[in-house]
Amino acid sequence: MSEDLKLFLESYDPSQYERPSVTTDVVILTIDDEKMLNKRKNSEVNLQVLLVKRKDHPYKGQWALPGGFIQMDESLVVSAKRELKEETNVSGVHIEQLYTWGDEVDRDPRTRIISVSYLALVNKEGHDIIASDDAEDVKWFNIESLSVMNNGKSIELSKEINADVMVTTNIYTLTSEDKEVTLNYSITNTLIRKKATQNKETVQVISSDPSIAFDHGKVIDYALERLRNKIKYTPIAFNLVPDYFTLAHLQSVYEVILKERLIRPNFRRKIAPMIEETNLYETGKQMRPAKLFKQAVNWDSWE
Amino acid sequence: MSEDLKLFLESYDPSQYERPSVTTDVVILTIDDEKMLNKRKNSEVNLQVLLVKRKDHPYKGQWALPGGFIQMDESLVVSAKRELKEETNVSGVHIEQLYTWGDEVDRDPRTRIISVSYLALVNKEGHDIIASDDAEDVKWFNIESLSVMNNGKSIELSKEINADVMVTTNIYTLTSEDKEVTLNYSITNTLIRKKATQNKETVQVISSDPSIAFDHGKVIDYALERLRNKIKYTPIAFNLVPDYFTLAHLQSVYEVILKERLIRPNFRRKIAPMIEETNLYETGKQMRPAKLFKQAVNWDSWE
DNA sequence: ATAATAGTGTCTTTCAGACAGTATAGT
DNA sequence: ACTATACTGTCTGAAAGACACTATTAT
Repeated sequence: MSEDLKLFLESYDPSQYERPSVTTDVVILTIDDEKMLNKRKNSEVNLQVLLVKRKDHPYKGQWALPGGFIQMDESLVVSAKRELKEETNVSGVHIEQLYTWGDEVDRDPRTRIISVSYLALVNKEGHDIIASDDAEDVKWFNIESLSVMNNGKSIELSKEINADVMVTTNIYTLTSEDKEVTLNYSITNTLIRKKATQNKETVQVISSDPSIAFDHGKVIDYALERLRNKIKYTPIAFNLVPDYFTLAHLQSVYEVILKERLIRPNFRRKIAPMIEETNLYETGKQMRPAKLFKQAVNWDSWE
Repeated sequence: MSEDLKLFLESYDPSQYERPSVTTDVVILTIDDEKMLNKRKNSEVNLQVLLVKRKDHPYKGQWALPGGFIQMDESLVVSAKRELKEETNVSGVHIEQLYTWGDEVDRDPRTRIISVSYLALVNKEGHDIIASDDAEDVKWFNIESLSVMNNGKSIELSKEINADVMVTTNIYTLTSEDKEVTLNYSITNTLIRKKATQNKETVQVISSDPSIAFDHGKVIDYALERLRNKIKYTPIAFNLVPDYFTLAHLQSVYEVILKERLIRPNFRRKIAPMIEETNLYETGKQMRPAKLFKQAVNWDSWE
């Protein structure tokens, strides 16, 4: 290191500049397999998100994503994992960076806060959730959503300058497993395309009390969008099921995420290169027993 | 607002916590149409990135992406645009968030810095680059890269626990337009897949002097990867060409980004829904004149 | 036998890849 | 006429969509 640089570093004082705070927030999703007592029917599955009830201001008493301020000596992803573990007791899960929220300067009433969001996926079995001392409660919420689209209007801003506008409103109802809490909100995404440039504006409207804290409705909306995209061309969904699973179960996971029914033979054909047969079978149902599969270890059909 | 909350906000002092600094960095790419004097051949195109030569520590004299510290009252994307304008004089371009770098705590020698990176695409004509007072110089660099892959090895970590490992090394040579500066470095991406979880580790190795500052080689590598993906299913490439363009030119843009030759009839078929015919023609070449096209204004074939 | 779901075979349609052909400027 | 590129038509084969059929369990 040169003398010059050494001198510079010694005289560098970061506290002379005003800095924003940085948090990590985790959208942690799972699939709930409604334990059906009925032996004559397969169980239905629900997509769920884990929220914590805030004990302190701001948004005291509201439900929020697990997350918090990063520490100076920890990496971003470690911070996300730590907050998740501290606030909900969940650890050892798939986690990936989603998006960094910082275009609204006043998204937090305390100070300027930039939030790096993460997507985590877990197999619900084997993860007991426990609220930390900081939180009043922690619950899994069933995600129900309805999309209303106003498809691709082309509007003329002026002569020779046109814009395409696509407005999508996603209406969410999050209901806690025990049915005690219901959160309602809607997210309106406005996509504006002028020539090749696309801009997106997202608005969150809260419509129940208690509801979702901060702009976390937006973050969940974004996470679901990402999951819907990635599930189509990566084996990410295997994080949501046990090590051994039936194809019917895996298919229902795809269906609840994609919000559409799939045709079985086609699904099996598409998923085939990602899975491996075992010689185990599901039992206890009054129907033909389903073979159990596991994820294949190979790179075929990966991105 | 409740009295309670008001009290909380009044007593909240952000300076009691130590905070990292936040910067925005912009990978700005363009296509250079080598002005060929030859009337009997079409010109070749190059993919270029804009770098600034640092006047100050750290990495003084090295080449870096335009970027800098965000201000407390400006949004992230506005910060990225401001830095781009200030340091290079480029403005009014397509810009989108890429990734937030903060897993290495010591990626900047001054203090803990988290960097939100953006991808910008411009049509080179109509953007004159000017170095700011803060920078010693600013130049467009031709991007040449070579990929070496070590394909999908499966390794056994222990009984019943396997991992797939895929190592890709991208060797970069960035040469300034005037051929005066050459930067060499390589980026090694190691993808590790255990069950459904994929982790990525990226290592940057510098191999020339001067070379690229900070971890900006990684950021450029990531940006090119993103561009290669997005160009396949969005009209993002239209940001790189003039309003009116020939299909041969557009095809060569795709080819230089994807690093492969495309078969013309197939390219035209795929691009057809995104473009609109005009009744203009290219002139001055000793060959059949090419029709000029423009981007279509509709949402077909968009994501 | 019946109910319910597991699993397979195959026809059709759509789309991507490859190549061969025709068209047209300037010299 | 020649060169270089623009543009079009069409064959082929792979992949996606749709549906009909057979298989297997507990009661």
